Amino acid sequence: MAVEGKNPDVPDSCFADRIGRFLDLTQPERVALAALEDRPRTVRRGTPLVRANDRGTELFMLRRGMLMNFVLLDDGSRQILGFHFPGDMLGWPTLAFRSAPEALVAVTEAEVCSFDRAALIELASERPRLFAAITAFNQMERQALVDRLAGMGRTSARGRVAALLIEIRNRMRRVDATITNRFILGLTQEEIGDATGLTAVHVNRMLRQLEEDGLIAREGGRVTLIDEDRLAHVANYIDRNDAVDLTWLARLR
Amino acid sequence: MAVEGKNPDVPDSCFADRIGRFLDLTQPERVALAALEDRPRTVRRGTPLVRANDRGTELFMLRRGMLMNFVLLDDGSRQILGFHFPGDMLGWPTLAFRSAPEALVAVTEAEVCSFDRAALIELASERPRLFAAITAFNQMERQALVDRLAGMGRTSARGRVAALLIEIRNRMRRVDATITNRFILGLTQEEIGDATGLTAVHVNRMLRQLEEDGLIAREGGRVTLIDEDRLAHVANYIDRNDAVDLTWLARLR
DNA sequence: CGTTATGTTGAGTTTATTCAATAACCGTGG
DNA sequence: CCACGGTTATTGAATAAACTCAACATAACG
Repeated sequence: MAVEGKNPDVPDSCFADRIGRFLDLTQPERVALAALEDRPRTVRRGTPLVRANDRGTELFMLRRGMLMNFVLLDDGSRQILGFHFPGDMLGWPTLAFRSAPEALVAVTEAEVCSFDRAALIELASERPRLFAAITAFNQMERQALVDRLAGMGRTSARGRVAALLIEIRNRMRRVDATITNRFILGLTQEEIGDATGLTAVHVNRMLRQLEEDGLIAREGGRVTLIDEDRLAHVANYIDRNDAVDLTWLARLR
Repeated sequence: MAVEGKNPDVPDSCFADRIGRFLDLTQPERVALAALEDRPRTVRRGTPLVRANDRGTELFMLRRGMLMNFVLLDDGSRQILGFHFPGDMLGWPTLAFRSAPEALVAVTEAEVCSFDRAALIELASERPRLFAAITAFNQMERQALVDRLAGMGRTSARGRVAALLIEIRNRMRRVDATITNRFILGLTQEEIGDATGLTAVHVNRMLRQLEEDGLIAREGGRVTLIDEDRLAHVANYIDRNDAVDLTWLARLR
């Protein structure tokens, strides 16, 4: 559902907007989703929503800003698992684990809504088609992890940094269609390193190299993707969004 | 449910056995699961169940043997995402993607049952609690991916190989409780490399080094974990199974 | 019994890291 | 507004990790 087509009688939901691009939602489904997005809360950069080993049973709906999740290893090093944007539903591990295996932190100022896992399970009973769609959405997030894993194992440092830039730009553009090839990354080089499995120093060299090769430009915190084709090529980047198909769910009630 | 406690009136299901360790299933739930495990099929080592870009809409229940899933990159390199054992439900990407983003292949002779995604969605409507449990199970598989990603990004080659050995032993032991610290790995060094993001040559050196350090022993295709504590330490290994908690689902109908 | 896949080993190279020093940036308080 | 302290970015030199290439050994298999 395009924003301009929204029905003012139906409560607002970032997640519904997102899912609505792939599947027409019924009004009751939209209402059910909106119920997960009441009591929004604004958090500052750096605010932890979930700490590793937390006992909470909450999930989160991100409405504005950027979050990241990561795990910390015994030696103190951090692996960032991904960055998250409006319309993402987070905190899924709480369905299976007693305590949080991952941390969840705001990378920029952000607006989030939280709800208990019990509410999600209730939704599974009452709106099975919607829950099936959510499950499908989970597969997309899983696939992002898979692609990151493949990049980590089988791609050069330069390629991994390039892939991160493209991925973040694409995610940002899905929220704000006015973004073209220039955007504010909003990450330190150390964060890029923790996401790509590199040291901050090497990230710096790779960014510089991408710049020297004319693939990107940087001014301040702003990044410009100059040669997207070549960038996507060195990154081994695949946009899985094009391959998404939820139409088969439409036939269900 | 321990194997010896099975009710002969209830149809057999590997997945039910697995989930039953965390949550008591009702008889109708077991019946519903068993329906996903009819028409079993035996496949030989190397048999592809899903090829990348396949249009199929099937999921699979693994009943015997070992499978692996992987992605292929443009340059021909392969990233193995994980190895799978009896009781695993596979092929989830078909819920979201038009064509398969990953391949699924038998690593050993294996017995699998396939069912259409439509059957899964039907189960979501009729057995919402069961579907919630399946969703929780999905989080476990996701966490395995996450831990592999973290290992790839932040652990030494030696640690990644060690982690793979421990993980596979643990998975095998969950199926066959008689396995202690000695098991048949059943993987070539190239496969280990594709799973850990290393070359086969380097895998060989790392195995040798683990052996020289007295952490493992090898004879033929058989691996013995000699010093599990130290091995787990170099691997940065965390057994997430201990942290699983599905008891909160028990309160539901 | 030959053929092919897999495993082993060495030498040299590439890639990424560590350590260290300096520069630019940012927010805060004066 | 500016000074200041801490974070972030940049760069060089030395080191360590992993890869490539190549040769050979061993095991698996029809």
